[in-house]
Amino acid sequence: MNKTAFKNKFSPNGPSFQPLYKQVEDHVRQLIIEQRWKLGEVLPNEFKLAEEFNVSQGTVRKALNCLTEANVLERKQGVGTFISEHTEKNALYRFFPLVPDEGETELPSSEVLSLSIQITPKKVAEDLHLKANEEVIYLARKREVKGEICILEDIYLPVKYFKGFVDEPEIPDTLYHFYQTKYLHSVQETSDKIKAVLASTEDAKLLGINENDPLLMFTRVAKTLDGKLIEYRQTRCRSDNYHYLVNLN
Amino acid sequence: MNKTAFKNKFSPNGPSFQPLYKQVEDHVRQLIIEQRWKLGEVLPNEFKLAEEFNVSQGTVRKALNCLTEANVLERKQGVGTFISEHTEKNALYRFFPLVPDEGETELPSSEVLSLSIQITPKKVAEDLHLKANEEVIYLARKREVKGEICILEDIYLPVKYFKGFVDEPEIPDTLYHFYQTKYLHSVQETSDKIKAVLASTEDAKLLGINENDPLLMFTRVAKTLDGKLIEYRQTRCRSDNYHYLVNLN
DNA sequence: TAGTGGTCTAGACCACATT
DNA sequence: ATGTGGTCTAGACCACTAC
Repeated sequence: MNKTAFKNKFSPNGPSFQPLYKQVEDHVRQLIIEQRWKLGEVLPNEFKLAEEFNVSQGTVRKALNCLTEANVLERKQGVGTFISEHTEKNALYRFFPLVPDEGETELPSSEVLSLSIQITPKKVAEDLHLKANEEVIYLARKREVKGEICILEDIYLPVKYFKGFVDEPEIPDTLYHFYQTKYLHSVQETSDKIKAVLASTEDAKLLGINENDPLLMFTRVAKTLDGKLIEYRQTRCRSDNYHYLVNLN
Repeated sequence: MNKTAFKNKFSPNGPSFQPLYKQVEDHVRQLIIEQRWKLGEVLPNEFKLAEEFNVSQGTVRKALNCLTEANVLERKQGVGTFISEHTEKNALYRFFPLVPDEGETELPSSEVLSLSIQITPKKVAEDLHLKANEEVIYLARKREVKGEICILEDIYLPVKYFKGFVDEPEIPDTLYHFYQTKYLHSVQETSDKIKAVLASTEDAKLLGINENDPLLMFTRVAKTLDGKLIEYRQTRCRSDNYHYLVNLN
C-alpha cells in the first residue's frame, strides 16, 4: 500500500487527498472483484492484511468496517471476515421491501412464464447503458404468497453477462443468489422507481383481478460491486393486501 | 460515566454487555433530548466531553460518529459538532423521496385546505398510540410543482404535542423544520407504507385529474429522537410525471 | 485453549475553517 | 495562529466462537 496520501503538499496538482483507510478499502474491494477470495471463504485476519498492505491493524480495521457497513463484507466476532452472500433470508430483508399489511413477511414462490433472448427494448437499453446491437435475456415470472398471485415481473439481463441463461433447466426463486453463485455477479445496489398504474387487460388476467384495478409498479436497475448494470426489472404488484415499506432516518 | 460495562463477569445476571462508547452515545442522546444544547449551538469538543464523562477522547469520538451516522449530529471539520437541523434543503433529500421523471427535484409549494381540531380517527389513534379521548390537529394541504397540483396531504398531529397549532397564522412549507423550531419536536425517523389506489371523486377534483386515475398513497408515521410518535400523514400523489425513489444496498 | 473481531486508551500528526 | 474534527499508529485487554 502506497502512503503518498499525506504528501499532497508536495504535489499540489496531484490527485486530491485520499485517507489511507480509503485506499485500503478500495484495494480490498478491487481484490474482491478480482475474486481473490472465494464466496464463503474467510479473509485473512486484520494483522495479516495490515502486514500485506504495510499499514497498521487499526487502518485495516477501519477499511473493513466501512466495507461491512456497505454490505460488501460480513464480520463475525470470534470467527472472521467473509464476503457478503445473497442468502434467501437476507434477500427478503435487503432487497424485498414488500410486506403484508398483516402478518409476517414471506418470500413469494415464483413461476416462470417466459424465458427468451430478445432485442433490447429502448428503455432497457438506456437504463442499462447497452448498445443498440446488444441483446438481453427476457424472463417473465408470476409470484404468489399463500396461494394468491400478487406479483408480475419482467426481467431483462444483458446477454453478455449471462451466457447460457436461457438454457437453464431451473430458475430458482432467489435470483440474486443465483446470479452470485452461478454467474459470479453480486448485486450490490438497486434503485427502484415506484409509480401507481392501472392493471392492463393481460396483467389483470394473470393476477385474477379486474382491468384498471390499481397496481404498484417498480422499475428497478441493479448494479454490482464493480459497477456493472446487470438487471432491469419491471414489477407490477397488487397492493390491496401488501405495501411497499420504506423507513427513512 | 460509569465504567461497569466491562465487569459483567462480576454480575452475570446483570444487564447485558454494553460497550462504553454505546453508553456515551446514549448519554449524549439523552442530553440532547433534555435540550442541554440549543439548536445551532456548537457542542463541546471531544476532549472536553471526554473529561466530563471520564473516558478517553477516542471513545467520545466513536460515540459522536455513531450519532452522526444516525443523523442526530452533524460534524464539520475545523468547525465543530452540531445538532442536526431540518433545513429546507435536507428536508428535500432526507424525507422527500418523490422526484420528477425528468429534471431536478424541487420542493413543492403548499396551500392549506383545512386546519382544525378533530376526534382522532381510529387508524390514526392506533398508529400514533393515542388513547380514545386524545384529540388531534387535522391539517390538509395541496401541493404543487411548476403550477401543477400533484400532492394531497392529510396530516394528523396529537394535540398534546402541538398546543396552539390551530391558531398558527401561517403554516410554512417545510413542516419538519417548523415542528423542530417552534414546537421542539425533531423528527428523527419515518416509516412510509406505499400503496396504489384510485383517485376518489374529491381528490380527482382537487388534482385536476379523472376519477379512478391511479395515485400513489403513502401512509407515514414520524417519530422523534425520544420515541414520541408525533405525526400521522396520508399522502396521495400523482405519479404520471413523478416517482417515489428508493435506493437499496 | 487458541484465534478472531471488538473495545479502549494515549499520543502524534494532518486537513480544514475561522480569526 | 488557533482550534476543530480526521487520520494513523501501537499496545493492552475483552468477548465470542470453535476445537
